[in-house]
Amino acid sequence: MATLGGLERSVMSLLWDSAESLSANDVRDRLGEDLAVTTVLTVLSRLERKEMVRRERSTRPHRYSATASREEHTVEMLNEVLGTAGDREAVLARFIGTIPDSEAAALRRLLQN
Amino acid sequence: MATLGGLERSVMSLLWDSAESLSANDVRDRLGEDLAVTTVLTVLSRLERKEMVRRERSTRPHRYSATASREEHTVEMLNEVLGTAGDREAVLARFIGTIPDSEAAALRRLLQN
DNA sequence: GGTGATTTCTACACGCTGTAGTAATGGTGT
DNA sequence: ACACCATTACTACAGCGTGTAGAAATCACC
Repeated sequence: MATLGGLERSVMSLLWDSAESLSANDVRDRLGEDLAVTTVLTVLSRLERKEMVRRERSTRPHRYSATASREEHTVEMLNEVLGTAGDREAVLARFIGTIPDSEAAALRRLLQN
Repeated sequence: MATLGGLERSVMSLLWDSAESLSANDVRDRLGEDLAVTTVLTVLSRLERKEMVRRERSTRPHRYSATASREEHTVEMLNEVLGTAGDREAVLARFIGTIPDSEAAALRRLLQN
């Protein structure tokens, strides 16, 4: 469901990498590009609508943070893709053939619960 | 990279499910909706540009087929998502926690090469 | 209560997708 | 060779999502 544009992705990246929540100005400052704050605010609002970002409205300025960690979000995406799969096991079988050995080994360990 | 619209996805689904290649008219007939052939042709051309569809130009009518199976395509998507991941192993670790036991078991078997 | 920072609202361009009409092209029968 | 019909290519446009930002409203503080 959540297909992000380039700027949206950049903003999410910042939020994911930042320990604390950020204000719109923080975000603008950390983006390399030279954007108007209103632009950043628009993007943050859209991300909030997509439920990728949570906003503290009680403070002034508002502070924004990601609703899920980058890893959680990535897993959601993986499951979304798998959901379109048809034969899930066939897909997983092929998939493990495409990942590096080190990761396959890690998976093996993890599944050896 | 390949984000498909609704109609595009429907067409891909047909091509994936069909053993042989299909003409534009075949596709139109198999889609439930009542579309103009030119619409279907436009969509097929766009899918060709996205390299999701191969076209036999030597025959009349042209015949279309998917360049990759649905499973191959799904695996590509999975890898694309994983590519944005940051810590891939962390993602995989979480991921296997989210899939049904039966699939985890299948994975375990597959990794026990 | 005025002022500066912050947020909201409104706007617009651009690219992608769904949709199809019109123009061009190609094979086939006579 | 020509005409006709099926097929394909080209062109068009509306609607939506995204990037971008100005103008208007709001808020906190002196």
